[in-house]
Amino acid sequence: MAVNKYYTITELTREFGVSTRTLRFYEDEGLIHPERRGRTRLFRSADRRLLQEILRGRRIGFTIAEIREIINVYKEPPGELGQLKLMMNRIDEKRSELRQKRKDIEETLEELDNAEEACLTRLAEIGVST
Amino acid sequence: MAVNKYYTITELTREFGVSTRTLRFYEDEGLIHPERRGRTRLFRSADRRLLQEILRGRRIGFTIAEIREIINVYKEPPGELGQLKLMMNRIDEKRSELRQKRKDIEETLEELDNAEEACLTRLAEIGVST
DNA sequence: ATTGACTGTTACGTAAAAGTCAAATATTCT
DNA sequence: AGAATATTTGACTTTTACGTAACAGTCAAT
Repeated sequence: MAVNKYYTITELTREFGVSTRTLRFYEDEGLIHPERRGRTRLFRSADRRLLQEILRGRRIGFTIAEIREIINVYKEPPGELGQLKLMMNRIDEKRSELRQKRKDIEETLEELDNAEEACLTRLAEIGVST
Repeated sequence: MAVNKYYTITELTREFGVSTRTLRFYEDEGLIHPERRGRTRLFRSADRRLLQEILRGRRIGFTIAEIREIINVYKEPPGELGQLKLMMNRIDEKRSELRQKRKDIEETLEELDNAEEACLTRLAEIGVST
């Protein structure tokens, strides 16, 4: 079965457009934990999916620390009540933050539309005189 | 008329929760151009609005260079045809980038919802035994 | 005239997230 | 086995976006 397929580090760097340094850095930071054959890293598809999430967080603009936090949130929620409430608070914070960002993005998209229209108008003006 | 109201630098820092260092830095970087009375900076409401846009760009995760570029796009579109096409291309690029980011955000929001549900479930489990 | 709040400039410092380079191993291909 | 290729670790460097310190000028109020 192809279930046990490994990805080498360079396969992943090529697929996602990141450097090997980046992947090693993420491992140092405790974001990913690829297996080893000797010293060589072997990535499973679970690692691959995790990397996808990390890079999504990166694109959004989260710091490593924030990404780590979100990853932990995905894992099992803690059994202790206080921890659980803390976690739910953090989830709430992240959610507000993301909603604000989404709003910012939508406003900026509108402004880009306006800017494009202005360009088209100007283009028409020039086009006429060409 | 209150039309000519000035904002001092600290008024703006308080309103937007940024430091004076940040505003001076943005001026150094050519993002804003407050007037001067002697050496003292005087901000008009146009500067204030511009600052709002800058901070929105910052929240989205744009670099200073990108923010500067977007600001320039908002200004008058250039008269020269080549420039105009370049600008429209950049607008298109930014738009794709922002749409990707919005998608990333929406996916992450969904995952946060899942994580919260898991927390609630766990909370119920604990609550029962409390 | 002095105090205190605000402002200015200049210059150095810093944290995050990799990039870059070197030297040593490991793996793959023939 | 031996050459060619890929990978690892470690150290040093870079870039961005300010923070921070040091020191001086401005202005209103006491």
